[in-house]
Amino acid sequence: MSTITPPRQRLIEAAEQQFRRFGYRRTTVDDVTRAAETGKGSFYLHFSSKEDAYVAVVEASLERFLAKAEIALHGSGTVPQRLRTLVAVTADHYGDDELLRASLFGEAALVEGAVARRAANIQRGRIRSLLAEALKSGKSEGSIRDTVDVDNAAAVLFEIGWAVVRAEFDASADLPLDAALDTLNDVVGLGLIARTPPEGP
Amino acid sequence: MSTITPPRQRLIEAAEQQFRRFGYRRTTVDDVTRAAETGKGSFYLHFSSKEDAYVAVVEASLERFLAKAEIALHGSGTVPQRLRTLVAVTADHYGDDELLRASLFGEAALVEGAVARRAANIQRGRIRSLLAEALKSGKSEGSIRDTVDVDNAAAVLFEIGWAVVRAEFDASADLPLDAALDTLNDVVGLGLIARTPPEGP
DNA sequence: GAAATGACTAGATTAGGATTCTGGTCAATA
DNA sequence: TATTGACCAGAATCCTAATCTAGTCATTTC
Repeated sequence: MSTITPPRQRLIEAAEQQFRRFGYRRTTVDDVTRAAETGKGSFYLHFSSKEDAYVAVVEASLERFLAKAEIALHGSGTVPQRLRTLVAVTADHYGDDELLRASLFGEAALVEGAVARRAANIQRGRIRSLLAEALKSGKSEGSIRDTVDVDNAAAVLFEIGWAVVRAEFDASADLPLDAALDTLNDVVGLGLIARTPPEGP
Repeated sequence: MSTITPPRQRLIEAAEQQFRRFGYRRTTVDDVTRAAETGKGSFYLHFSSKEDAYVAVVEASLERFLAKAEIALHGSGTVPQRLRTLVAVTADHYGDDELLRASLFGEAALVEGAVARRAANIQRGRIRSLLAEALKSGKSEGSIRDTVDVDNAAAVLFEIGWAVVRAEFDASADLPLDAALDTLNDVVGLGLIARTPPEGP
């Protein structure tokens, strides 16, 4: 760890490295400061607590996912196709990002209790906002039915996506992601779209 | 506990009473046999193990729920309305039945580990079968689209319903059941139904 | 002879006390 | 003024003796 890098940056990088490797409880503040080559007191110049440091790492990690999710939601294709892509991107990203997955899907070995709930709430809130924005755009464009309540639909879509991705991670659910996405695309996508009068016979 | 009742019945009733009160781990076989006014060895004449006794109680409890679920699925109204009623009945019943809820929604204080997973698998399997039957009937009647894959749709509908009910039990999800049901009805229900040619202009 | 019983035991779990650890603080140092 | 690391209250862990419990089966009862 180069000490040319500013202390705060070093601490954030060290914190991410340690939390990803060992999880929240097993990582000590001394671990982080040692890895950052700084004193323990300096940690508290940048973070109010160990928990706040963890949340900062979650938020930085979440931005990486959200960048991909934005691309999925603004890509080409119909709304159902884009939602389907979003779920696939989510499953893919969370399959790889153990730190995010642990809090959102309850992997207690890495994080549990109040800090896990706080991290999950942050993720849920941001993903729901993203979905709500996409639904609003869809309504403005006329590709989503006017009667759809944006906030409720965003919340429900979040729960649906969450469940499908969780089922992918849970072998006993016996629901392969591809099959789930096909059915979801079929059922939920169709339920969302606006009905335009047919153009042909 | 009347000893006119046959021992097996007494054991089942006592097992249910004890497991509901104390959960799986805290209930001992001695607790059950004492409440049933029978000897410990008699327990093993009727159940192969403590876990099998628990599963017998889960199965009996599940039948009570499934009876209600059948009524919901065979009631009046459109398919979306009936699915909506099913989710509401589920939330209601599981809200009251702590024993079933503990295994299906992960309340570790009452049951956890292999026995909890076994109980959850039984519930998932039975509910999915019920949904698949309903979807098959719907396809035969022409009220569900022919293109819907029954088993996948049943699995996805289970996951969706499970997520919505879980969100009802989890305050931090911030998704009231009524709002979720409205949106679900709107989105999923519409996605399922068969498109009949309009009869009017 | 069949059914019921409860004493027994191997392994699991718990309780309690000693020891160690750790998040956060702040006096000392650079 | 910024940084450091010793300090400490409370939390967590470890160890070991004691207790508990699921399952068995020899004995008793009907």
